[in-house]
Amino acid sequence: MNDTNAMPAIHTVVALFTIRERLEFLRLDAERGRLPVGALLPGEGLEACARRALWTATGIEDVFLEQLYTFDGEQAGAQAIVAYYALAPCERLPIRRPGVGWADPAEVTTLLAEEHQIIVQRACERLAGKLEYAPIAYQFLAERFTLGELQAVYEIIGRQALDKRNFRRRMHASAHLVETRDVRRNGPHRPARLYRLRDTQPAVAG
Amino acid sequence: MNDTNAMPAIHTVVALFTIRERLEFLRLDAERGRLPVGALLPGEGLEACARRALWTATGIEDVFLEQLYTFDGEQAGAQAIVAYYALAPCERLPIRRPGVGWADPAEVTTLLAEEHQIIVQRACERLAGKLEYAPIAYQFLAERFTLGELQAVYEIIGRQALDKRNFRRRMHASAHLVETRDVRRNGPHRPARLYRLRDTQPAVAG
DNA sequence: CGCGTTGGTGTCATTCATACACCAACGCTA
DNA sequence: TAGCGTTGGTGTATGAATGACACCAACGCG
Repeated sequence: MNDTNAMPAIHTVVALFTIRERLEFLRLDAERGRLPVGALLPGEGLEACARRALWTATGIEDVFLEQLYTFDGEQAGAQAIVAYYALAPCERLPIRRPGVGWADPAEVTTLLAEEHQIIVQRACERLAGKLEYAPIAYQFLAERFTLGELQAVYEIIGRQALDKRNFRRRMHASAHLVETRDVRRNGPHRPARLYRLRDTQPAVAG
Repeated sequence: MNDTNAMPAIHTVVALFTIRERLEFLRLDAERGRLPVGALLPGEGLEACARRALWTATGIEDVFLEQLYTFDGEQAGAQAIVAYYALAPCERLPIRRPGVGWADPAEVTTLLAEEHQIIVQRACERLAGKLEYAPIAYQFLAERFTLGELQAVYEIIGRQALDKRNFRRRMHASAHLVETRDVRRNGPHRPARLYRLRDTQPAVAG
């Protein structure tokens, strides 16, 4: 089992997050519950491997993907495990495969194999931290979105309610937003103005 | 050359920084200039490998070490390269080996092999960013230090002069500092009070 | 047409960040 | 031994950012 020659050298793991009412992560039901894992192929890039792992397990592609941390791989039968987290709006996640579903990060200890728990936990921390200074919240939204939707993302990831007026002031000051001319009629209430993310690439993603 | 069996699967690279007047990183002179690199041994942990790489090249041990990023390894003849950055006060760095020296991060493009440049650059960015919210500045200082020394670290890493009084207010408010009863007489001027870092482990280092 | 629901707006108080100048304690040297 | 040069150490006043807070608008539905 620990034969060094037969051991695939490097694995990638992907924790995919989305927001549907609450923050959820993608989980493979097999056995105890696992995240999508891929073994690095010769000549393959690490990020490509992670995307392939996600695609193979779920059919999902073209998500926001960022490296999280690289772990020792001993107990997983690899030499190293490069963990990624991925973000996507739930509309773009057409999961129609058996054994693939969503789970609550708060219940990670009961729903996930032990080696993968730390990945989801650290990803949540990173998410909450990065929310303040990087435009990651938009990754959970469609191309055009309302300020109400955006605020919901902030509240869910940051785990606290926010004041509506202060939030809007912050967002308008942040210069990431572009107001469109359209509104969305959603329910039995006043239509909401639609915004989109300013397309300038926001610095580095490392 | 790209024989998959003979290729060491994983390398670690370490960018060691210290402050002597200016911020400097440790560089091996061989060829174009390189950072210390190690090949992961079977059963060895990643961080252990990085420490071993640093020790082998320089004889330095027991430094602050933190993972930076994991790169594709193709062009370096590996499958992946796990980069670390290390911090230490210069007094603890007894380098007495040929071909090991210090260099200015600003001149990285002329002093370092191309694949390693990005590591030093990203480490500098991370350092400057983390300075604000994590107690990393202390890693450049001895166990006991003066506020003048601490401010110098902040100014060098943050690349801007700071107001003395505002800085001291910030530091005292940060609750990382413990005032000792001792002072240090250094030059032809008033002795400086010595401080040390409060020993509570400050959250996670990921 | 009235109700329920979400969208949208401004002000005031507090906190935080910034700018700024002087005396203290020592070593050195004349 | 007196003066100078050097770094250590302290408080205040002003502007900026943040946090708390309440009401009307526009729509769908019954």
